[in-house]
Amino acid sequence: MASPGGRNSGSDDLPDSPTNIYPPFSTVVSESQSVRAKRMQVKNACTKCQKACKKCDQARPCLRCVRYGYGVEECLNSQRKERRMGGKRGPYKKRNGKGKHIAHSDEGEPESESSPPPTGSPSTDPGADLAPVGYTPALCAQYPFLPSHKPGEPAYYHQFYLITAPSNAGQEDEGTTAYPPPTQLFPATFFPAYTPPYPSYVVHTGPEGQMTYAGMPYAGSADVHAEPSVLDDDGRVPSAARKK
DNA sequence: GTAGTCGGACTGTCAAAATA
DNA sequence: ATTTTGACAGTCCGACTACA
Repeated sequence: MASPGGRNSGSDDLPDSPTNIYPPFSTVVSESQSVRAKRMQVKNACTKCQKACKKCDQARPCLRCVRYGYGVEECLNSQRKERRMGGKRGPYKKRNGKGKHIAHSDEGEPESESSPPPTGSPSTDPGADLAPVGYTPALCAQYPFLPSHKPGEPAYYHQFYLITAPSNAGQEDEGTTAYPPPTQLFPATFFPAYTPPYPSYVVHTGPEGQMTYAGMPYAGSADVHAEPSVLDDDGRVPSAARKK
């Protein structure tokens, strides 16, 4: 069955490919377990992604827009409606007698599980298998400096992580499932909670001197750090660095 | 092979309701 | 005052179609 939140189905957005840096995070975390990871959503998708009902990200231009060659001026935040107020809601379910509310019917999760979301603990983190690799200038602009950042020094981010697939990766899971290649790059936006504990890394140009972003070569600096020479006034990637 | 469309499952937000 | 609930607004998965 097509498990919701499962892997990309090819044709559309950022499909499986050697350059796919946008795989469903849930695939990695959950398919080996039988618990599906929660889907992460951006607060505000850009108008393009919203219209296409496709995954967006915080960056402007977002990954998808970058891929399609849209600029900052086209990758705009969508307008959010004002929430209705004052509506009556009817009586709520009573709690079970004592002060404690009825446990969230979440498959009888142990209580210790109740604080995983933000600021995750390194013990269960996917980051155990992660080696920070680098980031792309397009995305770094949205992140604040790391706490350890000192003024005057270049700011290093780790926007992408090298992740090792589970040991059964590459093998079939039920006969038809082909796992992604054993090693993939994951945008750090998938692991916001795990950013702090890890050291900042910077990726240098490879032998080819080329770094790719969303399947496209990045014309910016491959020695990625937040320097004005890489980003424009708005902290964005200069249009010259973007593919047209 | 790539891009566009779309139904609907899923998620995050937050005010009303309930409780301490 | 604080906590909990649940409706709402929104995102985006996954299937499909169209086109080059």
